[in-house]
Amino acid sequence: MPDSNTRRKGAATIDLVLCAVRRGRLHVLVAKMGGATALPFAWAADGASLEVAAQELARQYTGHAAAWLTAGTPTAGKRHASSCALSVPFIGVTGPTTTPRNDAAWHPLDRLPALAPRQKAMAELVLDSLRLHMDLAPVAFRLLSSAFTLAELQHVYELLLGRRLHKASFRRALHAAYLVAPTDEWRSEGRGRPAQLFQYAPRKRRGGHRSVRFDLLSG
Amino acid sequence: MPDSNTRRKGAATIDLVLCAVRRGRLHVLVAKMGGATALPFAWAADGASLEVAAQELARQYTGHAAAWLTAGTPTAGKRHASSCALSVPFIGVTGPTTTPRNDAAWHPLDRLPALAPRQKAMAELVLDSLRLHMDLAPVAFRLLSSAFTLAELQHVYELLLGRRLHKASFRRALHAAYLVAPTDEWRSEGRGRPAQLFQYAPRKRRGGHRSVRFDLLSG
DNA sequence: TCAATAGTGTCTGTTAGACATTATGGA
DNA sequence: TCCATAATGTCTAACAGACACTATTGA
Repeated sequence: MPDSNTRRKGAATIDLVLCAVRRGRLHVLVAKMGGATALPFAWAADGASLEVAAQELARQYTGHAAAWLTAGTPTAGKRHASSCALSVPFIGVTGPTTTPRNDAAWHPLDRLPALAPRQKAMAELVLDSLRLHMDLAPVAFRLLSSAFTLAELQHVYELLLGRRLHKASFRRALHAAYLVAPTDEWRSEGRGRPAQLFQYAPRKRRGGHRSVRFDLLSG
Repeated sequence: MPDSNTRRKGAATIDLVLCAVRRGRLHVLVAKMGGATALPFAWAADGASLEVAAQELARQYTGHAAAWLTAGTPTAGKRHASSCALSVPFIGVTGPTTTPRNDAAWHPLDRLPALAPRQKAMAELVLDSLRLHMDLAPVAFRLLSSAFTLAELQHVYELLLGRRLHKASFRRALHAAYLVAPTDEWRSEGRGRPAQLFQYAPRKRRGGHRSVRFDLLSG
């Protein structure tokens, strides 16, 4: 992990907003730096791809690469007052089983520990960006196993979007987007009717692909 | 302008996609570098804001700062094969009267000269990003004088979005978004009924601001 | 049987897009 | 007058959201 002893490898830093669904809530990985808390970050190595570096950062903290990861727009200003570096935010998602190393922990998104104002703003910005592009990126599917119920999928969407969705409308939108395909398997989860399992199977559609619209409200 | 003789000021470059409306078409400023053509770029000075640097770049090329400008998401990889730099794309708009210096020229968006593949991809990406966020950023108004007709506004929207909009729907969306206010002036443009002049006057609205939706089609 | 969850059918208010109509200038 | 453009009203198909209903399991 980069600290004050680490040799400066480049002039840009990577800040990582790594998310995971744990116990039905969206969590963000936060590192403990001495007494303070901060988002995981790293100096970008000269010549290396930023995304590769961000994945390496995720691997250092959780032992696994992120299941999905993308860069955001660099915010104005530098990460630390002492540095002259440009900071590129990355947002990623990872499975709930990834246990972070000692100096980091998962925190519920709505109860994040104190972060530097710039980091907090950056995290919110990159999360908003994710939510705006959820209809284009298959993020939710990376947080589920290859076969999942539609209720599970909707739950992940709700956590990532930060709001409730409407069941019938969600399924209609899914159908219209040709994103999932039913399998012939069913899963019984305690009481209630068993749920059919689906797979992520985006199909190209004549006349242009149709993105999932989520103007949907509380259901 | 940065060239091989310029002292390296930082480890990041800025690439500028500067747009202007000229003769009813969207143009992009392209620089001539020796025999080749390329997007204007600059090394980011250590410690300086990227946006300030991008505006300085626009001023160097056109004599004026961009009327609107924002950063995009850095693409993977470097700008030049020989450099190890990270490249941050900027997209901006400027007025049609800005004449570029000798080693640069406006080119219609649909007839851009040959660019390096990475630059071409970056330009398309940042333009797509602009189009996705047009409903949030008041870009179009920066390309018009303070008083404008709704036909002019619609035309700018169409050029920036790259598609035709529907007149009645456009005006309905504008009204719903509370973005413009009518003045008591009218402009007669040759033949036909004079058009009322409007001003950009975004009003906060109880219950959350409503963004302009443009699912509108050919009109 | 009841409870709980999955899945689906139907209705309605909203609205994007199309179309028609009126208004108002210049030629 | 005719034509061109501005501005507005109306209609319709599509659809988001709401609601209700059926289906299928376990307790």
